[in-house]
Amino acid sequence: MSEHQDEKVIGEYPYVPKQQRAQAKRQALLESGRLLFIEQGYEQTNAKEIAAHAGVATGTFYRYFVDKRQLMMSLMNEQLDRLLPPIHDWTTNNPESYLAIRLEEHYKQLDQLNLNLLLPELLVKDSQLAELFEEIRSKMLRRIISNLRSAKKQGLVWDDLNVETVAWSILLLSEQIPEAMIQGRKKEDFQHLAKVICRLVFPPEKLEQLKTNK
Amino acid sequence: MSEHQDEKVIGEYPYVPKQQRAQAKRQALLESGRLLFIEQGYEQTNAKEIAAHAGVATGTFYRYFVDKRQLMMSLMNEQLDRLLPPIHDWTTNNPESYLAIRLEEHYKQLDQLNLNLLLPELLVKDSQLAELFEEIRSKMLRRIISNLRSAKKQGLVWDDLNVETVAWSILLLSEQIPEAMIQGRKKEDFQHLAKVICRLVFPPEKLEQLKTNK
Amino acid sequence: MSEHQDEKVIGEYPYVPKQQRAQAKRQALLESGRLLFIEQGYEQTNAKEIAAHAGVATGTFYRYFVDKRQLMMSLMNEQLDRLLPPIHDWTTNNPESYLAIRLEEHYKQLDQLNLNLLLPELLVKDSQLAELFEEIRSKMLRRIISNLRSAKKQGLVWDDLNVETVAWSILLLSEQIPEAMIQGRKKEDFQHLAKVICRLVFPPEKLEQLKTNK
Amino acid sequence: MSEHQDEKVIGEYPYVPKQQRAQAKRQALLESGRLLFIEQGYEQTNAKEIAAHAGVATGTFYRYFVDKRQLMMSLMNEQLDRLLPPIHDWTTNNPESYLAIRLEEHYKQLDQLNLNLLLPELLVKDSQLAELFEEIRSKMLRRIISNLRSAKKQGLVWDDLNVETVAWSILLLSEQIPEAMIQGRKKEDFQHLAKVICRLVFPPEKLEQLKTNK
DNA sequence: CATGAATGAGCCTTCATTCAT
DNA sequence: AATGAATGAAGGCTCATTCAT
Repeated sequence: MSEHQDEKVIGEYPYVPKQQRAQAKRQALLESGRLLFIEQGYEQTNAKEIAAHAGVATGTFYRYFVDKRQLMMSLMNEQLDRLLPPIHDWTTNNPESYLAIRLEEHYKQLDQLNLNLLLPELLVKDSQLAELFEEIRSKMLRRIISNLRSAKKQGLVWDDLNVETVAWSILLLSEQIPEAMIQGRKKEDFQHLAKVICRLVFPPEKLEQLKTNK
Repeated sequence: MSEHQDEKVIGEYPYVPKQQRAQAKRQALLESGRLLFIEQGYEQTNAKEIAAHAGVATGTFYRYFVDKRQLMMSLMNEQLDRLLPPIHDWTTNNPESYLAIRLEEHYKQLDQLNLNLLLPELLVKDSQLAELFEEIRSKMLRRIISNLRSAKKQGLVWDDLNVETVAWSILLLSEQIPEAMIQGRKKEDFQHLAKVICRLVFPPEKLEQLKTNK
Repeated sequence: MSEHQDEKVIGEYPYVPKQQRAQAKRQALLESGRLLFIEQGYEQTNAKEIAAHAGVATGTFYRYFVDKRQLMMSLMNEQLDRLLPPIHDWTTNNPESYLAIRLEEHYKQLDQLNLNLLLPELLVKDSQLAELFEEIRSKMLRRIISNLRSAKKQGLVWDDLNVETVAWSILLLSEQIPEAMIQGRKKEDFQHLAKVICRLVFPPEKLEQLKTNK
Repeated sequence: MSEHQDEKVIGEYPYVPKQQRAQAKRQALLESGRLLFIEQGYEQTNAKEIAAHAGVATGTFYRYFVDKRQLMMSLMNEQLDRLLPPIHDWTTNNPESYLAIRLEEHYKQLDQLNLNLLLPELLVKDSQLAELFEEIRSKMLRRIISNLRSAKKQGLVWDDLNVETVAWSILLLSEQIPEAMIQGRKKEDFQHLAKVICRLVFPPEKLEQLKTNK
């Protein structure tokens, strides 16, 4: 996500460095911020610490970021839409394996940055972030809903499927990669989860049909 | 939950008042704390504010609570196990209606106190609370798992049911009463959710069987 | 020392009880104050503690004393002149044994109340007390000086005796009963000290003469 | 006395500045602390006041000192052994003039810093400081005692000299430079005091002998 | 009179941010 | 640009004193 996005959320940077050195410094600050936020929590981390961890002076922090919040926002902006599962157009072909792959990818992204651990704290604190996140979530939900609706029209799903509830369930199950998995991290786990989600949507025979079509 | 529970988490109160007047004051502080924590977040609320909101002086706060954290812990202690859904012994009789009723009850409890909104922030900050919560959650999960296992032995569930994954899904779906419902609050919503959970577990014909048995 | 004295230093009491019960309560507060002041220091002791130690409520403290300071002053007033050694008219008869007896008496008084341990802290804090104490000390010093002068006239003392310096030394040595003694508390210690003081004043032959006169 | 000494008493400094500017600031804080402690007493002085007096912000105080106590300890550490009189090896040569010189020096040191005025209050409050001070005092006393003993062996002192009592008296007389002198400050005063101390130890003829030997 | 809960001023301390070098 | 010392507002907490019961 570009600087343009940043501006949408957080306004102008005090200084967006062009030179390689400075860019590296900015990145170091972002990374230090991410690590310390995750380790200690957002509120428990202060600018001085972040600067020290990044190997720069306190003042330098403020050359690159307006304040701690902006650094956090920059982190989030880059990743906010990655925090939600990338589920769309999955009701065709082999939904189970498709989902399993997407969920695993998603998990790997989460695992890389771990920003999802920060989100709960931040959403309470920062209504702007909360709104933005909610917006993205809504979009995602609407996408799942429209997906389910078209599958319903095609008669692929359970007769009595309540689209909204199931869509919600899917979003929930897939965005919070069950912590159980965080320990195991086995491929099968994602397949199990994919199967669970598919069961919510497709009767066994329809699912079988979709699988063999492929 | 009794004072005894409190001790488990936070040790002795500086003063647990015996007189009615004082008890009322303590309750007012708890309630003010709850409201402000939910409204502004835990970290954004300070003892002075809570005291002012409860209509007492700052020093009075410290007569009843060691600090902000203890007030929060007192709130949580009373409610911690209510934050999790009360799901057990539901695989007999009519699971759908049973679940729907339990979920609605659970939702009403959550809605009353809204402490669940605080939990994410606090779990990051307070490892003691996090442990306690995780313990309760584990117990709940194990209960769901054993429930599923016995249903499986009786041949009531899907043949290919992965107990752990489904148990996790059930816990997740029922503990986070979908925010969507928080707006609507219709009875049907809980029935829809109950149906979704039942679908994860029972094949249609078995479910029908369980319903008519009753 | 009477209440009249108290007024000189600290003004009216909020309430001087006539009844026996109340008098006992006042005494209990004084005694608790004394004990706690000595044990923890004046500044480290608060009114609530004193009241609790005396077995009365916090508010009751303020019925009998304007504040902590007044309680302390009452203690001191009763004892201030006892904190200084009672040395006068000792240059006749057998000065050594006379002094030894007086010093021992003085030590016993100090040991009873131990208010002397408080004095250093209080003299820094309370200029009124400091003045009062200094006044008493001056009086005592002048008494010793005049005593020495008359002894000098009678040719009893060292030829080159500097009255002021010796008077000061005597006051110092006798008011601060050497801490060494506080441990041992032997009778001889006081005799040793008496001998030391006498040596400052009398040449051996004159001292011998005074002794045998008796 | 070095930083090493400080550590003995109070552990590491939060920050011992290297730059000259910062060192000057630290000195200003120490000096302000000293002045205000002496003027108002230790307990009556707070960090904000010290900072304001030194012309810095409150927060700056905490950059250089952990708290008020540490500042005080730094002051004391530098001076603790100067608070006691430097009396040793004085029983040879001309004890009177030697002592007079040493006492005058000692007085000048005391007068410069006036930390001795703080000591009584602090010894009550700070048991660590009290121990340290007592240790130094013991050492001093033992030194005086051994000095007296060797003089006794040489037959220089009064026949009936009680070493302990006299040593105590000497320490007392010399550490508390009589306040009387604080007013006058005449050279003779120190000579008078020296004479008094010598009289405690030496018979006139032996003293004369020691004087003429030189 | 006694009680002890309540008060709130004031101290200690932290830390986000500024700014002189 | 970078530095890191300095700032001072703000929160945490205590305790001398008051006052309703």
